[in-house]
Amino acid sequence: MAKVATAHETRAFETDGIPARERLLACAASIFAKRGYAGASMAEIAAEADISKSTVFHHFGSKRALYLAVIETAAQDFAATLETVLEKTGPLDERLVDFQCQHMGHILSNELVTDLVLRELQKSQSTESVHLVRDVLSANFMRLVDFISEAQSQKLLNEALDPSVAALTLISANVFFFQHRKVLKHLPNFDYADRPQPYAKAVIDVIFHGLDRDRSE
Amino acid sequence: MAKVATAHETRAFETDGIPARERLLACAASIFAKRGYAGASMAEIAAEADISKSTVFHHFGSKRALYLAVIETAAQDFAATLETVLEKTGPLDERLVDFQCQHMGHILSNELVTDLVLRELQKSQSTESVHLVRDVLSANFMRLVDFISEAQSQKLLNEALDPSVAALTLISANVFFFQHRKVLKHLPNFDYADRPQPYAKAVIDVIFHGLDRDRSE
DNA sequence: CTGGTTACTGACCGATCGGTCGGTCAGTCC
DNA sequence: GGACTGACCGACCGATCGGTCAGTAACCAG
Repeated sequence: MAKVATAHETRAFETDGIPARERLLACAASIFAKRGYAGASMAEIAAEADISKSTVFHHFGSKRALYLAVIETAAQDFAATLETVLEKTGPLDERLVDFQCQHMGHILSNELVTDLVLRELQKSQSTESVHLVRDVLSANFMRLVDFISEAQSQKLLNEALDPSVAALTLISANVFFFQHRKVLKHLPNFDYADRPQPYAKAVIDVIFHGLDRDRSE
Repeated sequence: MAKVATAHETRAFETDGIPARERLLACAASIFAKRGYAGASMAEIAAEADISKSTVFHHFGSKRALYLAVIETAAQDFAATLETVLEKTGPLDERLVDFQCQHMGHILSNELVTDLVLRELQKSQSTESVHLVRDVLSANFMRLVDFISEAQSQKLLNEALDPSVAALTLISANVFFFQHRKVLKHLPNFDYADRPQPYAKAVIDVIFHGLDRDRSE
């Protein structure tokens, strides 16, 4: 039905106003995120983008190349969305809550990209694509560590604790919640499955105040 | 070279003394864990188990059935290895450290099984295989929550904090370390990439004592 | 008008996929 | 010995995989 006389007429429509190449990248990202690299087929990606399989190979020479392009833009998106998270002022505990909540919000509102990035990070082999993602991640990680250790040297945070461990613990909590959010809904005694922001705040409560009984205020 | 005259002679050897079906399950688990469901091929699994592809289909009717069998045994193994982690006595902070270190130890010494279980949990669709794994997980999760909230009611832990959030934060830290242990090695300023047990202990330091400055003892 | 470039296509390729089939061989029970 | 069973195999199947290629329609430069 959308099929028109000539090839170019179809493109003239620029389905949904989006040029084919962009549409292709977006569809590929979605399908790679859903099915993984091996599970995604070029035919399905082409169909989703309403484009012929040959055209996919015209724009990106191979499946691998398409995947790399997808990962690259995903890593950039991921970096961009996280860019703003740490740029805040205010009381320290509020800033920690802010960071955790915003971080949670960002990965949730970019779940496709986050899925791709995490999937890539979990690979054991050190391929080109892993390097792309790793650099983005380590940059963001270092900024969080810097933030914490600076707060420590200003005597605002417990100096006895390793800042990198604290940073990783914060990130772990959010990432774990994100990765298993579907399963968490079926956990008994867990009230936060549908409330990511309160969960992020509760995590800060735990990590900031500590489990030790003396801190119950 | 291991090829012998008749089919049965080959089996009489029971390569490495392990019956074919078990060997098959083990090889399938390894390959599914490495390559994912779509990425694993029946031919490769058969070759790894030193068995013909037809024989794989003789024992398990389909790729999906083989995968389900693998997931089922993996979930059982996972449950079994975690069974002992919480059965300890002693001072509370020691028990927390104990739990975290043993939990870390168990997932690391069963990385194949853990990879499989985590991979399965991350799927968004709720398939039969997800249910298998989910039940195991929620049982173990509930026991950790019970432990924490019991300690709280005995005034041994900060009662103001949600026990399920605390439990998830502990688990998240270990799982995240496990999933990204390869990448963590390349993080600057992170000394724990090759030292999982000290990391687990450091996480307890953070979560037990809290980031708040007043707790620096 | 012409020649080159770019976007795009359907027809096609060899390889590999999951899965089937017919049959061999050894052990078991009667 | 004969009927039956279950483990096992090679050969083969249709479908799908990633990828190629010749060609066409539109655009732009001269």
